[in-house]
Amino acid sequence: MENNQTQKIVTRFAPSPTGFVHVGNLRTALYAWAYARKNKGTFILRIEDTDKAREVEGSIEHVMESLKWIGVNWDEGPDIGGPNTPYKQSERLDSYIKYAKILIEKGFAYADPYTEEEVEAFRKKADEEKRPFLYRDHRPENPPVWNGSLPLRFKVKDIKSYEWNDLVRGHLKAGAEALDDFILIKGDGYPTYNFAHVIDDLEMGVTHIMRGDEFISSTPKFLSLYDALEIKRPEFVMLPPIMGPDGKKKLGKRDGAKDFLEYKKEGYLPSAMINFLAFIGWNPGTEKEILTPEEFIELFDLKQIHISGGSFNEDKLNWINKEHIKLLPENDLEKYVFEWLPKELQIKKIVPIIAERIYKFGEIKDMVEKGELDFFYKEPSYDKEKLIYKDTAKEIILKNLINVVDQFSKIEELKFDKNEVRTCLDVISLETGKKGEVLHPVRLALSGLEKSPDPFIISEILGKEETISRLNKAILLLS
RNA sequence: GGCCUUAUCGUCUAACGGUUAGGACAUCGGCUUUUCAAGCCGGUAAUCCGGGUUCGAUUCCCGGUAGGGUCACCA
Repeated sequence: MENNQTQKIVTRFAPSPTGFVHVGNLRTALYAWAYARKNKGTFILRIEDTDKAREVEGSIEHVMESLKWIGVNWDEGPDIGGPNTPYKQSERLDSYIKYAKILIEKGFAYADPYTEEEVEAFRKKADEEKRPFLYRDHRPENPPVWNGSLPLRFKVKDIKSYEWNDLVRGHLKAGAEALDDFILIKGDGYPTYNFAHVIDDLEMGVTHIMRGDEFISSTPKFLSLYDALEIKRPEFVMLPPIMGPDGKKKLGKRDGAKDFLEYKKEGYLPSAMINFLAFIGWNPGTEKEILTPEEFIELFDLKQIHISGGSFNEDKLNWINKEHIKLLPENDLEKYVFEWLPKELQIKKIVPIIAERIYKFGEIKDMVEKGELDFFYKEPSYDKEKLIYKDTAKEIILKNLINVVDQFSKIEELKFDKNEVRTCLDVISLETGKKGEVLHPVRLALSGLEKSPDPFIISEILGKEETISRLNKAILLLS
């Protein structure tokens, strides 16, 4: 388990193209990537497309787009090649056949003569008897010579309990029940995951295998295969599961796990997604919760990976995203916000106002649709009763508004900013002694909304002329 | 059912065997304030149960309970 200082770290992310990737897949990719980056190693993207029936068109592009979105870049992969090309399992069949032949020669593999229905019957019987299904209980006595059209099975010669070390969980073991004559090559000529990934990892020089803990129980199968081929075991890094929001079930596509790119569509930041994903199953052991991707790589350490599952908490994601929005340089923030705004609302000065009120950029869409921002570019319409602050007499409100217009008129056009406006309104408030009676009607006259940003900044954004014009409209309404 | 694995506030988590069990999100309250948002301050809230080992267990061991995984010609 000790890291050999001279050995270059090689990790990989190996999705199967069966549709979109979700946060669980991405977290695995993220850790493998971060570990490689931190150790100046190599991160490989490999496509495990050996199940032709489940393959979904466009998946590979979708996976790559998901990774690219959050900046998880690979050093070798199907699109860019590398020293161990090809990076799609469907194009590596020769390798699997080569090793299959070695196994046959060594007596570690044999053809499976049963039909799928027959095997299914064995399984059903075992299930009814509440026994684990083991093919080796039905191992044929004189299997036919393998000709490529029958499934090829691994032959477990030494049925024993296996033990191994895991960099996260430490010492692990499994009973002999976990060992079976699993299929190496299917009837259709494609290898199974169990076989293919072992060969690929060997040929690609993968040093650390990171994957979800659902693979713990099949690890003895891999181990027996390593032994048969006399391959040195790679390091195992079992990642804890990500549970759904209820904290009970493992998060999976069937339980509503979202397409990872949905988060992009909803307006989350890549850096926030990395931060959030990183913290499901790992933390730096300090009280720091907001990390940039660079900080994450720097701090990432296998020793701090958790062993128990964590649940996906959207509230926390939202909070993290908000914190990352705060970290955004002005220009980037503006770019993001403008993406969600119609032309007429692409006003520089409203960017911070909006940013302060959202967790994710998608919320801007709602604000726009509800017309909550319209007053920034067009005169609001509102019920005149709303101008009245609490039970203040109409005459007082009117008098104050007239006073405000009077004072605003005296401010130089170029000096008409939020500070000047605030000072001016403060003076008037001080004279009347009732702040609300002055500020509320002004704010309402400008925004037309019960809830809005303060009147100072609105005045600045609207400018002197428009501000006074709106205040005059309000005066007219009340008269 | 077999095998494997996990267990600290509602959630994510911290705590060389010795802490008033810490932090964050959420929630509640207060301050600030014309409203909203933000900000600041504070509150509620946890070691699954039972045995051991120990002067002393959240921590180590055993058992129970509860959760998760796995038992494919899927990965």
